[in-house]
Amino acid sequence: MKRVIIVEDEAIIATEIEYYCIDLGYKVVGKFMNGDAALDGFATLDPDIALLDINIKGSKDGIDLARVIREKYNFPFVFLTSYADVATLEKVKEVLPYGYIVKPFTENDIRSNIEIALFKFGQESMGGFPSQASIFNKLNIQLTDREYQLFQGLYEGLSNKAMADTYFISINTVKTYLKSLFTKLDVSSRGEAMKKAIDLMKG
Amino acid sequence: MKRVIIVEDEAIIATEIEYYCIDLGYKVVGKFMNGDAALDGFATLDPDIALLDINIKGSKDGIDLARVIREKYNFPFVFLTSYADVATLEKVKEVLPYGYIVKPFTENDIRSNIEIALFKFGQESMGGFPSQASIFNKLNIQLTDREYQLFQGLYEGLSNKAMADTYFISINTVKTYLKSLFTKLDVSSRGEAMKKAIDLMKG
DNA sequence: GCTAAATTCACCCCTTTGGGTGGTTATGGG
DNA sequence: CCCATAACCACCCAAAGGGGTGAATTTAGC
Repeated sequence: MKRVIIVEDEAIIATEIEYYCIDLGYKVVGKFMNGDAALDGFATLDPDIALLDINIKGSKDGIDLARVIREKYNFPFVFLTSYADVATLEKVKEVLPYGYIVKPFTENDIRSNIEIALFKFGQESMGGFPSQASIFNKLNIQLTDREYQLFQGLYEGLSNKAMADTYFISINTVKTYLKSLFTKLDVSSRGEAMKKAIDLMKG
Repeated sequence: MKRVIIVEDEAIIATEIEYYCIDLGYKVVGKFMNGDAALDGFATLDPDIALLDINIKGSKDGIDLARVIREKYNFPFVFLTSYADVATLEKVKEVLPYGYIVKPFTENDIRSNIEIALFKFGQESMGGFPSQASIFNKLNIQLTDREYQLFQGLYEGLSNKAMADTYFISINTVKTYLKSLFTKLDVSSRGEAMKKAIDLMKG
């Protein structure tokens, strides 16, 4: 079941969207009325998609949120919009949204926009390495930053020596943290660890 | 660019579908008017999706083709149908198609059915190991049966010893064919080979 | 200040992997 | 029959990997 976050400051609209999402079989894991709270939600709730009101209240608007999503997270976003001036539209295009839902909307608008966004995102980013939060949510495993970094390097097919050179650390540090990573993942070879990452990406 | 195979015995309709597919940005790699020829096409043309007329001429109808696709290949199919009696509809449901295009159809019908089918298939089968034909088409590399089998085992995270035990061969045979596989893939570790498989699956 | 966790790194030892060399047998096509 | 290809297997040796032990330093929370 895909997890949806809704960022919309008009309570009636947010509730309507939530109602449609649930009716369509999605799981609404968070509803936020301002951008700062939404950012915390992105970090902790591991959504599969976010629906963002462009003109959201708070120090961060929908476009700011979209930028953060693109930099730090691995899920698509769709904008909710009722109107937009030319300058805003230009900014909107810069962050490359996966769709727009124009208010007032129907349930079918929600459905098709979410489906298409997930599809486009799937096409574009199949192979996106799971985030630390995602690994925690799916496996209940908390990786340290270094463990996570080496997990990524390993997934890229890098040898221990290549990782040491790439991250400017000793090969002994690489071995140390691969050891702890393997223990956490309950595997005993890099092949098994890579497979674990692949399986995580299947959902 | 996604590769489409059309299996339809009414020439005018087949040509119309081909026209729409090309207009929508897909590549039509094969058009077949009977089921036996279509089977050959599936084996050699590496399609991303097949559009199957239910009542196709030949010893194999659309439903038979769908069964073979499900058993032997790794791509979705959408049925083309103008009418269907209850018995046929039951059989159709058994093979779990990814959509239906009802005649007469519009270009939008073609577009949305192909998009949704590819999306559903991507969701369902992300992680499907590429076929030998697919590897040949994408990398121009012809793997022998044994090389391919070991590539799959490696992708599952198996050690050389585990592969030897699983396939009832000597570990020396495993090493021999991993060596030739690595040469063909131009990699020098199992990690790199696994990554190559992952990248192949991204398309 | 103390403690726990994270990070950094070393070293030991054994196993596994991968590049190389070589040989035999079976099969299919010309 | 001949040749090319595929499959089967062995052995050598060096490099890489992985499980273990240990120590020092840094950071954050109590």
